Amino acid sequence: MSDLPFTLDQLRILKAIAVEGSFKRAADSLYVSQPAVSLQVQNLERQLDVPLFDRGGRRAQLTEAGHLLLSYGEKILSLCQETCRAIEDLQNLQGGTFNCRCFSNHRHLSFAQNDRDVPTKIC
Amino acid sequence: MSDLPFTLDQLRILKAIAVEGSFKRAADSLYVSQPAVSLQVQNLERQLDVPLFDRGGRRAQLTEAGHLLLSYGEKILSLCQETCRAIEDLQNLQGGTFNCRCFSNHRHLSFAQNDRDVPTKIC
DNA sequence: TAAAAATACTCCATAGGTATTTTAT
DNA sequence: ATAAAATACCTATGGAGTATTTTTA
Repeated sequence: MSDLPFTLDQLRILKAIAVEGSFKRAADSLYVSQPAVSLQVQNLERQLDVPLFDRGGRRAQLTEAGHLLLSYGEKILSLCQETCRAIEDLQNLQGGTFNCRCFSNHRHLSFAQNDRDVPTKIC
Repeated sequence: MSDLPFTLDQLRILKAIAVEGSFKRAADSLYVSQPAVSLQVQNLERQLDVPLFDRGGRRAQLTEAGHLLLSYGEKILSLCQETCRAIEDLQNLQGGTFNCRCFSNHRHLSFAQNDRDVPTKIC
């Protein structure tokens, strides 16, 4: 089935690396391990058959293909966010309570008095 | 990681059902089994917490939310296609041969003289 | 009763984590 | 020498298939 050359998660990872400037910090910002990020980047590069990063600089440097994918990826992700919002709006109109925290990447504010990490449902 | 409320594959399935008018025919058109389609639709409905189909008609009838998601989904999928094409173009410029058959859903034309189903790399 | 969809189950592939090694500054 | 990325290995979750049951027109 899934023979698409990229996933939405991979686009999120790509964007996070571009924003954070390193695989490690991107991993932290997404609450996953650094190897998970590395592997997804490798998958993405293999699926597209194109290198996306020039490895081994101070900052993770995007290649031309990387920049291209990033720019499209940002459009795709924001369209996904918009989709979530539209469905959320419809739900609210119809009396539901679905709350889409699309791509928010923020921890839930804990209602209880603890600061454990609470997995955030990202939309 | 993947706590997005939908995947690109789910959007493809939704679109296929809308086009084909039944889960069964959608499954055939995507070269997967009917239960695989049913389960992905159920996952999608659960993730979004909204019914997407009115079950049990002659044709699979989209709900309002279903129509809404379909319209956004089509935009998202065509943007993905565009992304594939852009990367393909870049590769070709740079002397590569990456050929993105995004969402084509066609079997490969076999160069050999057999008509086995060849898994199609869908982009 | 015949079709389409849902369910049950089994299996396998993929994704993620921890630990460790490699690499580059 | 240090920080970041890659690799190795293990585990677990999810996705897909076949077989079957349920549903509805």
